[in-house]
Amino acid sequence: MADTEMAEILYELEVGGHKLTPLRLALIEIFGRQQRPLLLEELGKLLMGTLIRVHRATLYRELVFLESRKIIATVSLEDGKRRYEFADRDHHHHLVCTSCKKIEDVELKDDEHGLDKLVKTQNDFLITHHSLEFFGLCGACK
Amino acid sequence: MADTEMAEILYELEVGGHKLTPLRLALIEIFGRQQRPLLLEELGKLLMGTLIRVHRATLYRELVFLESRKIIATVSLEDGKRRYEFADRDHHHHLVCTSCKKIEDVELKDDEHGLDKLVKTQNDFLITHHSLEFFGLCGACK
DNA sequence: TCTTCAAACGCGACACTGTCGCGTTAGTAA
DNA sequence: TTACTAACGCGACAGTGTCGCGTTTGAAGA
Ligand SMILES: [Zn+2]
Ligand SMILES: [Zn+2]
Ligand SMILES: [Zn+2]
Ligand SMILES: [Zn+2]
Repeated sequence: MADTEMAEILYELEVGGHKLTPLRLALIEIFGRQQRPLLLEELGKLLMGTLIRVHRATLYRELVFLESRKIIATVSLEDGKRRYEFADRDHHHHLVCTSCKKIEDVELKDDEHGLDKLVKTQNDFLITHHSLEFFGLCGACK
Repeated sequence: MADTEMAEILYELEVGGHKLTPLRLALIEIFGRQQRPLLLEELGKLLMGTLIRVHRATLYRELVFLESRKIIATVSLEDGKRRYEFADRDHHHHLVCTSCKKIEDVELKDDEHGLDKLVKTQNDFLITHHSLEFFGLCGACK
């Protein structure tokens, strides 16, 4: 994450009258560095490295807050477990290895933007966004 | 669901040495009729209409069993709640109304099959399947 | 620096979810 | 009718996510 992005996020938080607490700063830092969806459990471990210890309820509340501010977004994969990732990014999708469970980010070519239109013509439905995840075997597991 | 499909499913179960219990028959019937992903909660309500009452653990075990037999499949949407739908169907996707939460099935044109190939050329990853869900407003909520 | 205020926090309680072991029931075939 | 075992009910359990409430603390102003 570029410093300008970080500064922008912090500025918007201050304008909104929100505090820059250690937990909040650490989470933004973590999400900015880890460019992949993280489980709550993984977040906990990454927080350990920062010496920050928070109650379960506090972490949940912070994630709800960060999502409401569009700083992070939730990702749903096949296992039904909720994951979170940095939202200040280009539109992208995920490759999930069904063997080692590794998750990679992937950006498709411009062709994909035909997706939403492909549906609108068939149904009386106004598409706002979509979720597209690929499953298979990664290079190491293939 | 056509009668031949039902007969086929029941035959394979018998061959596998599995019993045709009231719960099992009712669930197959329900999934065959409701062509959309169902929450566990919704399944419970639909079962009420059949006068069948089962313990929580039994229902979970039956869903695991039906999924292992490829009779049903799980669907992951944005809210992270697990849903189940009939698996003996053509490849399709979903339209989820973010307002009234209604879920419709949708089959895209042949164009979509370029999706998996679009990724394989960029990454050292062998795609086996994908999950594609659209979100927006349905006709009634638009 | 000191005061003030609300955002954020810790804590405990709670309902819900999903799983497991074990003794019992019931579908199926002999 | 008998026998076998898949399926079941039940209770217990750990894990998950939420809530209320009293306390702490970041940030701004005196
Ligand atoms: Zn896309
Ligand atoms: Zn792998
Ligand atoms: Zn598809
Ligand atoms: Zn709607």
